[in-house]
Amino acid sequence: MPNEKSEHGRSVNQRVTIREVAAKADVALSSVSRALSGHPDVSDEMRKRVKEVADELGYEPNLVAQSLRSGVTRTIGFVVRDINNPMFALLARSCEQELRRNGYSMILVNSDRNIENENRNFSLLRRRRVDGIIASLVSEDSPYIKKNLSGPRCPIVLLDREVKGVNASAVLADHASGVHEAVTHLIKAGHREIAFVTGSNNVYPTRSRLEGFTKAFEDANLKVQPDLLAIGGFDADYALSHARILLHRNPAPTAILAGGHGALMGISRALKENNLTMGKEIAFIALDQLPYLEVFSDNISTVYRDTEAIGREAAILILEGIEGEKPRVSVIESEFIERASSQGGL
Amino acid sequence: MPNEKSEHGRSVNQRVTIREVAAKADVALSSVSRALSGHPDVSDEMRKRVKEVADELGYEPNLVAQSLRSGVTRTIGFVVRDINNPMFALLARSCEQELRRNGYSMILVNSDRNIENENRNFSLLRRRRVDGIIASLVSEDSPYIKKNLSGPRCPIVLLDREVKGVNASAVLADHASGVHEAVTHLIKAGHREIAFVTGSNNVYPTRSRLEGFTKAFEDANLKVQPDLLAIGGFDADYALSHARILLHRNPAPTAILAGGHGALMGISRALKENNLTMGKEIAFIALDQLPYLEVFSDNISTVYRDTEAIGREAAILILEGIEGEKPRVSVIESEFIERASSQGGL
DNA sequence: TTCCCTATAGCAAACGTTTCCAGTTAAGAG
DNA sequence: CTCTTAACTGGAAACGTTTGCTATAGGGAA
Repeated sequence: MPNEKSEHGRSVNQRVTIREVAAKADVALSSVSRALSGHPDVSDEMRKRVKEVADELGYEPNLVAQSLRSGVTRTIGFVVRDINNPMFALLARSCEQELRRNGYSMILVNSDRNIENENRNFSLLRRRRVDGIIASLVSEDSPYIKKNLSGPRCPIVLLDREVKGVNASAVLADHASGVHEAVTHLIKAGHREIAFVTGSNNVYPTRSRLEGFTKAFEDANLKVQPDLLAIGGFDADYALSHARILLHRNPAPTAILAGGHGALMGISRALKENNLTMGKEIAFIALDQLPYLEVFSDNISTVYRDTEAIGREAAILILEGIEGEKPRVSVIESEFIERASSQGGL
Repeated sequence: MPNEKSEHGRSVNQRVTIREVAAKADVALSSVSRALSGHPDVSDEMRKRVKEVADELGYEPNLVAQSLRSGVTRTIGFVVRDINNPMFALLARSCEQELRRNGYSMILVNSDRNIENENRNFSLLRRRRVDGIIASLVSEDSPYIKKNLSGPRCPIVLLDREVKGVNASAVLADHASGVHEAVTHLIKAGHREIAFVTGSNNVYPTRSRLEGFTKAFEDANLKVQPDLLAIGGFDADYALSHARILLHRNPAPTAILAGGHGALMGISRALKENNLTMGKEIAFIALDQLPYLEVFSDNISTVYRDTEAIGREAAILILEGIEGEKPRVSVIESEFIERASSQGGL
């Protein structure tokens, strides 16, 4: 058995090529290619013979060579802001399923909330010549954003981001309506001191949530109290430190909204430190029904959006872009789901 | 601006190639390649000039062409049994970080607990000519396993799987020792009716856990009661239905072990149905410290293994394989971490 | 001065496909 | 029977790189 093993005992990547299939079937390279790729100009007999030989030899086409020649990689890049957020796992998963159903693979890269990493990720995906990029950007005003979203490039789908002046599709969640519903609910229950912790204003979700929050107060002829807003970071550390401050405010907040996974982590820790129980001493609402909540914390009121639908929609939009259709924006609804944690506090 | 936009308004993938860089810098193709790839046979002046021109034109090398020519894709495939399990998100993430630090990208594919999917996934990754595959197999005795783990192929790292007769590396967790510790703890506390729900015997973790479980009983001169074992599935449905049965046994179990994410979900639901609280009416231990537990359920006793270390180790092993080193097995320790949930029940 | 060697640069083949174009055959029309 | 056409098949170029080989120039040793 010559050439079977290298000196390290590793099998050699001595894969069978289209050339060997052609030789064994005694036909031209081009005929093998056409027979296997479903090209119409092939006789039934030819197709049958080629397929038999290909199976026999265990031929598996080289996608790298196919990509180089055809200019298409059947690969989508997925740039995620912070893979720590379990929501993204869910989102990426449903997106990958939809892509796979259409014959695409996904390369997932994590920016770790860092703009430089994000820029490198875009560059990497371009070098890999992915057919499309789905991205959850760290911020909407990074200095690299023009370069990465304009210029010569593949179709792009943004997740929950609004960037002006670029030709990209987007999936946006309508956070405003769900938050409006939630805050209205609290106000009707008698809450006035409602605290809100979430990420900074340079991303769409914060703006949309804030819009719903503000409108609920306006609708009730009340004024938002700026010192109850902690708008600055999605990470748990930010939430923890600001929740501590908020809880010691006078008068203390009677309700608190956690905008995202990090906020939920930080706030719940701060509550524990202060011996406050959600739904008793303080009303609590999580913005986003995080996947782990259903396991143990099924009493937490949330503003729900269908994360898996967002992933699927992103896949659909990117496939549309690859087909040459114009970019478009798709909006996913959100709704308030009342559970025990939003009671109490008064 | 000719050629800037297609009729659909999409930017054309009119990327700059090495050829254009060569033309503009007035040097040969090969010189550009060598200058940019760090080849030694290049004068400082040449390198400088080429780099300037490349930057100026915004040249980004085509990784597809590089891969075809060099036979190396700098891509690792990650086949995951069930992406629903949040543990895999953590594992994949730490693995991806380590790979990226070494210049590799990761393609993640999900088998959804289905052997056919798994087989297709392996085939896809081979076609993509990945440099290595890290895999969490659905089962150790699938009919495709020989084909996928032997034959002409790239290096392979198995996650928590033991397959005889194949030349693959593996990262194994020593579940046995942690489970032994946990069960011994329960026995010492006076428990005799200890139930155990986990996946089927055709994967290593079950066997290792069972080994620890059995040995703890043997060490205490006690007999394992087979009807307290539900060894058959990692999914929540299996766990729920079997936990229901177990809880109605006579005598009822005083303690219960949940082997994995699905078991945890199913059992905790069954407990709730029966109005049983962990740490009070029944002692409870989760095998695997699942990532979401620390958010809200920080009172759950667990058998802990460092998931991120497993991911990193898998990356290290696959890189070793690519370097041509012999496959080897790496073992990760586990330990029992006592918290409130493992009290009570007696 | 001559010779050789080193450092550097260029040419061209190759990686494994797809696809354009041209050629062949057979069938159907006139 | 000849011509046209349709249906297929084969040859070869091309995709964008890397890399082995060859060529040249310049410097140092003899």
